[in-house]
Amino acid sequence: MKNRLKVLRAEHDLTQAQLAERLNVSRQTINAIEKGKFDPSLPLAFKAARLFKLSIEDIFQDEE
Amino acid sequence: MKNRLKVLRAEHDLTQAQLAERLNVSRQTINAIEKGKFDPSLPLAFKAARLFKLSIEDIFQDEE
DNA sequence: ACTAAAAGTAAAATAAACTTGACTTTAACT
DNA sequence: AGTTAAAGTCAAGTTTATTTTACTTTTAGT
Repeated sequence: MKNRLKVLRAEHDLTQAQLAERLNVSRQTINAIEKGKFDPSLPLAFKAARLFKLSIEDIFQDEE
Repeated sequence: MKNRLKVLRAEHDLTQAQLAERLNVSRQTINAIEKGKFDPSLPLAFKAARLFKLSIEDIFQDEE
């Protein structure tokens, strides 16, 4: 699962810590997701989509 | 998190077991998701979206 | 070069998703 | 009424997401 979080953060001028705070998760969770260590839960993906006003598919891309 | 799996199954004439098989999860997982016991993982949500040719948002709805 | 903020990483613990196996209930059919 | 497929449920176990704490590395500024 790839994602555009890093770019979206840059566009919105947010640090990992700030994004984490907005999404109510830990900074390490954001880092791990950006680094591809694991996938976010569906609720977290929805929160990110809502925050950036994008669809989940715009942010996260399946790689099958 | 609500979802339209039951209706989509009906539209496609699939049992929980058949849907489970198509998505490579157990029948109990489909049942639990339909019953709202837990949310699917993001990868599973993507698989369902691909199968039904819908967006994740079309199948699963956040309730915040 | 020094500093500070940000990012990266890792281990241990908890929570949530998912499996397996087994059993009960519901719906439909004959 | 008896049978069967599908749906519902539950407990115990495994895997994956997430937290917390803590430390290291990178980046940018002075």
